[in-house]
Amino acid sequence: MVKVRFAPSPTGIQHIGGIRTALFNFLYAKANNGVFILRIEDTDQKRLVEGSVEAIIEMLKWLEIEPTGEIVHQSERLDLYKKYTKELIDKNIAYEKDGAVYVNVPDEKTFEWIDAVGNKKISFAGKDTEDFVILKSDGFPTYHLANVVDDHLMEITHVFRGEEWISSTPKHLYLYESFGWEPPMFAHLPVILGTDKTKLSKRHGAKSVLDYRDEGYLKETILNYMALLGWNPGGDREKISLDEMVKLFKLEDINSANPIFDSVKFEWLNGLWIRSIEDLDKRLEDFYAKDSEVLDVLKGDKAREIVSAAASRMKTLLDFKKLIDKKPSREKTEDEKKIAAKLLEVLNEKLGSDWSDEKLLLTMKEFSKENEVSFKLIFFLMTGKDSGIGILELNQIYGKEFFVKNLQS
RNA sequence: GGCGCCAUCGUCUAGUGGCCUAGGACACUUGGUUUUCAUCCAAGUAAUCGAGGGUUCGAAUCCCUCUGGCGUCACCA
Repeated sequence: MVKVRFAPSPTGIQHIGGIRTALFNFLYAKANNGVFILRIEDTDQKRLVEGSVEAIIEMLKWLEIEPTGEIVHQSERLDLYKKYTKELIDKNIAYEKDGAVYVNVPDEKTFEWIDAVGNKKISFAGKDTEDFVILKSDGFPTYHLANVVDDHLMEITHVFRGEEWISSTPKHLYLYESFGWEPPMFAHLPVILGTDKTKLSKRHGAKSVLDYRDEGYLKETILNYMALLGWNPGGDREKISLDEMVKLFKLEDINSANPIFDSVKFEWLNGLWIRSIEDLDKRLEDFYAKDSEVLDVLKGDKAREIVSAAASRMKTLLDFKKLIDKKPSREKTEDEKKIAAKLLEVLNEKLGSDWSDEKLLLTMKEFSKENEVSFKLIFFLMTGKDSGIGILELNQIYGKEFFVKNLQS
């Protein structure tokens, strides 16, 4: 049975690239009726950052790629690592020095494995792998030991991790061999690069999943974009749901080149999802849960009309607030004020109390033609904005009063 | 620098020896729909497939060399 694990270290907030590893683990597990486990690699006491475990769990929960079973904390398994360290010392594979325990890798050995990404053989000579620490002087294991011991004990079948681990895989292979254990299948995922082609980091403005969520990105967008960055389900599709990913996910379709994160396409994709999800109103309510001003609008009797008028104009949920803002974006010039007054006069004269869409549109068109005033200007005079929700839509939502107020101000 | 991985439009990618005078998407440009903006629709610009050698009747696809990019060389993961 397939059993995989996502094994982050709680040393701060992970940026969006980190979560891709979790996604691929999840996809592979689900696609193969397997199990997906979360293991916290908290073996570096100095670098622990409070709250990062909670943040990881919250991210996975929000994205709906949740692990099953108990969460394993390596810091609670110290006895285990000590026991296996002793075993290696007894076998003369490990030795103590300066209070730490090292493993010596024989020069004559060769380590090779078939990596699932690219289905290629990777091999390293033993002489290129230095002696390495497995147990630190503070009694905590290093990644190398803890990782191998836990993966074996937890019966992990496939290890999905970042490509930066390739060069330490020989160490892990040697550990498996020394213990007499069968190594799992390795799948080293290409690292995501920033626009300057170096490993994506905060320096590039790469944010955490939670940051993107707070900026109005949908979980569908994040999952969709991260999955397609380096994986291709076949065909020309750009939009794919988590369920479909699970159905189509195949190891051999993962690319081995390093992709660059393109925030412009990412934003486009978010707009695409916003336009197509069924429960946009619900998403907005959740997103603006603490913003009573926006919430009032969303609970109002015109909510449906507003949301549907705003949908095609949003790239992020944050844009919604701007779209429904009634305040003019700038002052009118004196000339504009004159035209506004005239327009209001004409509207009152022609429409009276009947501001139906048809009559309003017809009158605006006539006014535009007769006075050589562009619709762009008319839109500004009537709404106070240079762009935004259409006049006829606003007529349905706010009605006459809104326009009159703008024309008079 | 040693070791390893990678290499198709600016970016994400399709492509596994002939269907490729290289397809799709984002971005960009132009036109259409339209009450502004956006959406939507149509068209266009953009890769001599990193370079050079092979193999083959035929190569983006296979092999070699080079170049470039990235990763890694911690009592961090």
